[in-house]
Amino acid sequence: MPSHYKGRRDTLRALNAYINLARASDSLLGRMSAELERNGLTMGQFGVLETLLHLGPMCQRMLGQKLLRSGGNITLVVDNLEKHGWVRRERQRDDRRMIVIHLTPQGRKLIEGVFPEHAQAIKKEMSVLEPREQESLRRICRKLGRGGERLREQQRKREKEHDTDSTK
Amino acid sequence: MPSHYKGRRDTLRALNAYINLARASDSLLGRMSAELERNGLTMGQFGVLETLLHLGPMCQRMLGQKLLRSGGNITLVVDNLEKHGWVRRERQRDDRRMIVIHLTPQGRKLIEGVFPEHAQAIKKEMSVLEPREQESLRRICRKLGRGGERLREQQRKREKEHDTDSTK
DNA sequence: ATCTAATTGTTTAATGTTAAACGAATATGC
DNA sequence: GCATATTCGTTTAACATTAAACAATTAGAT
Repeated sequence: MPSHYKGRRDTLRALNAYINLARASDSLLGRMSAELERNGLTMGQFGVLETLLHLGPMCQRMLGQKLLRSGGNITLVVDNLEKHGWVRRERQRDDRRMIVIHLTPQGRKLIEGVFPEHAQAIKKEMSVLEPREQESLRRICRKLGRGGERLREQQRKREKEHDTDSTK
Repeated sequence: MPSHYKGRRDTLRALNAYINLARASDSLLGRMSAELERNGLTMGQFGVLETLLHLGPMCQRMLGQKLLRSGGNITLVVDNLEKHGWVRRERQRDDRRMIVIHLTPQGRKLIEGVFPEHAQAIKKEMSVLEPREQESLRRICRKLGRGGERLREQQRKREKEHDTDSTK
């Protein structure tokens, strides 16, 4: 069946790319997570602290969007960071729904110390790849992520249209 | 400081590759997970069923190695699959420590139906990449994964040596 | 043979994650 | 202005995942 052949070839290529992507990121993130926990930080906590350090104070909603995490998750992570005294919540005056999260001096000191170590660990892991391969990986993954967003937006649009249709 | 410059450049390249890899796989796996749940399967359950389908009956230990999951996790996933009647446990006669997991006819039927759908969903996600890019992604991720295994083995060796030293 | 190691699977406690339901605050339509 | 809808953060219930402690079984050393 030569007509099935190309489809099968395409599917196999996609499957192989997918499975290797999934396994590589799974094992890599696992190791990076263990590295951070040696410094007393979870992956989620590190993500929030690093975002606040590099992008400045920010409300929880925005943190969730940046980190691709749910609102409930951000609430919990910020709770734990607050317990450690690494961040503080500050309600906004003009829109009291929003809470802006700020790094405390201790939090800033912590993340400023941990981030370079973490970056070096990542550099070491990536050193099995040639510079050119690292750049390819970045470009391809960026494209793949954007592709997903595009698909998601289309889906949202479809859902909204569907909603409108069904409610009229 | 020209002596710092190259190191910084290397670090930035590694960091960019890492962050894009992490985000791409995070969002991609999230969407694939949602797709499977529409068929009543979790990612872990799908992984076990798919492995059994393509590699045949297998003990739990081996499943954990193939899927990069802990023993406790495999126990739970197999429990749930067993409750649904999709797999059965069979104790081995010659070595009663091992339990071989078999697909039941219903389980086989299920995974034989779900797998092609899932493969098509993956193909669609990957279609934002050119065939050549998919092959690059596969090759680079494979290399990155192997690199991790190599690092891990070295670490294990170091730990064993350390153990020997500390116990003598 | 017997004592010790290692291996396999299970259980438990802790944590991270999400979706859904909810209250509070704000924006919008009329 | 008032009613309704939307947005933001929180809480809750459910589940996945892991590490660590454990029991059962087998392998190895002597």
